[in-house]
Amino acid sequence: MTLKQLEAFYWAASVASFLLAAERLHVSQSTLSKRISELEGQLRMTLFDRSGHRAALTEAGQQLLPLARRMLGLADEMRTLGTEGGGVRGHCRFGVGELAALTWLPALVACVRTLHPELVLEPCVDLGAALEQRVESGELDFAVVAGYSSRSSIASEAVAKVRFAWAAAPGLVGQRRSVNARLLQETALITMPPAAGPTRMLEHWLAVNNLEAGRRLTCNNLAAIASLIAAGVGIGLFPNGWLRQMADRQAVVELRSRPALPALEYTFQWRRDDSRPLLARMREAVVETVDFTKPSLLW
Amino acid sequence: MTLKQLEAFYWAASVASFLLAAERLHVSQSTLSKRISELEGQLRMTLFDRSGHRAALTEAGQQLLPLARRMLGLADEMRTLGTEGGGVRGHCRFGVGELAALTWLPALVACVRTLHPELVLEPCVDLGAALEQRVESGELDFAVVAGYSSRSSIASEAVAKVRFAWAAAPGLVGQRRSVNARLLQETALITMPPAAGPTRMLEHWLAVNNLEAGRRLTCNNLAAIASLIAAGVGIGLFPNGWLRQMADRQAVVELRSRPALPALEYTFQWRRDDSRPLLARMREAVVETVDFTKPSLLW
DNA sequence: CACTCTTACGGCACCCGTAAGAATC
DNA sequence: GATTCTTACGGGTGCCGTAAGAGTG
Repeated sequence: MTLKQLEAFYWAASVASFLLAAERLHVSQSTLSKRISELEGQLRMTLFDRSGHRAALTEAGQQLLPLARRMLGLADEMRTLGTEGGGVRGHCRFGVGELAALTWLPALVACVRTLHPELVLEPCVDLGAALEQRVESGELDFAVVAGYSSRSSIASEAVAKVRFAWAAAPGLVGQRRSVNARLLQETALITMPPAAGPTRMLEHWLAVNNLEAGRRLTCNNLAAIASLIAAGVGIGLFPNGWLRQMADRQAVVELRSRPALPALEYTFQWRRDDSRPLLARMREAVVETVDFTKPSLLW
Repeated sequence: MTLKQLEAFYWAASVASFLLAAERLHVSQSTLSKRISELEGQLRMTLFDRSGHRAALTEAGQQLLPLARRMLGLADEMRTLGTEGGGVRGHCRFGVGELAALTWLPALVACVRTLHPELVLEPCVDLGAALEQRVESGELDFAVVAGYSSRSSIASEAVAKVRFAWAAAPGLVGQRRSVNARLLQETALITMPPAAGPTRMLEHWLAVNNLEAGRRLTCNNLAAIASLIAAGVGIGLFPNGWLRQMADRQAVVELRSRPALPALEYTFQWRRDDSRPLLARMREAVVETVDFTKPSLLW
């Protein structure tokens, strides 16, 4: 019986897929399969029922699971004994939205590189809904997405509150500086896909205020959206700070709306059953560096 | 980090000797040494201070020790999950006195062989005091010896109470059937070495009753003692039941003494910090089979 | 037919034990 | 010099990943 076998079993059991568990452990799927069958041989128990399409935990497996969890927890405790207050090691896969990717992600990476030099980060940029699902499946260790998760297996903790402002090219709106039903009818509304947090917030705001957009333009790339807005194709949203910087360049002007757009709460989300110290450290780093108001200077 | 490394560390730490730990784990001493230094490399901690003659636990090692203990305990729990109520596996080294070796040891071995077919037993016959020390050092998993241990690291649990009777060859004592000061002076007293439980009990009885033995004859082999007594060389002690069987053959007669010899309590002794299920199973088996009254028919 | 897990197999790494070395008492 | 631990080294086992196979829905 080895720790590797137990790790394989634990993740296979809690992710309910050998393939995903293998990816999370950075081993081939065949290796994971073998580790589990060897564990079964050692313990003389059948841990998974392979009769169906997917492997399902047997009763013996369910008994073993909490023991394996405690065991891996102890192993983590041991590993952190030496690096008391210091850096964690290993890999960390996490997800952020594009908004975060274009603002504080570089700062986060820089912060982690100094605090935990031996931690390999694998950021994944995707829409909030997709990230949440990948956290639940175990593909990602955590994600920072808009809103609290509705899934019971996922824990959420607020890390930032973001306010948005309307933006448009000066040529498109002339002297007008407010968003109303007429403007929404006249111009296109440029947004990220519906699964993105800001888009969901906006849709909700429109519905609550009985407003309807005329033409809609959805784009999955935030840089592209910014270009479209600057080019006068339509109006859209940006986090508050961005507009000041862009307005300085006279590319876009800020519009107001009544009522104002609500603030959007971003949360750090992770699997409730994943209590590795890694997550606490990463949460600290995120809290330290999160800042949606300053766009990265790269674009 | 592997379970083998932690096992090596745990036993090296609690036995305070790499060599003894290696023997207990059935590996070479070099292997054990390497496992520990690899663990130190993994955890980036120095667990043992090798500057002195013997390796001594560092502070970091002392922090790790309880974690390792819990870890190995969990591993044992897992192993027993499958064999619920059934047999344990592995090796078991234990010690018994010669009295036990010549009475119930075969029954114990037979009992364990049916209850736990995959357990390899390694009995060790020696004097009580020596056995106790080897239990403390970790060489033995447990021992059944006379009296309760005075060592704080050893737990004792009573498993049998043995009464002894005086024995002598008919030719030596004539019609006399009681032991008194005069008989003790006239004949030799044949005993096991002073470290043996029955001898300690006898010495205590002599002192309390202000008696003194004339000639003394100490022999470390119980079969030899029996032969000597039967040959009329002197008087000695046997557990109660033995005399009936030997008297039947008219080899020896039973003598009485006033006050009677006290009963000798035999205990199952094991390291207090060793909580493996193996020990509970073995204790059950010992309680099941312990019987000092019927000598094995082999001699 | 897409998907998931198992099996076969070649290669490489790791781990073990023997034996010799270093250091302490 | 005896004891205790470390280091060097050869040999074998075991583990990994690739790729093909079996079974399910």
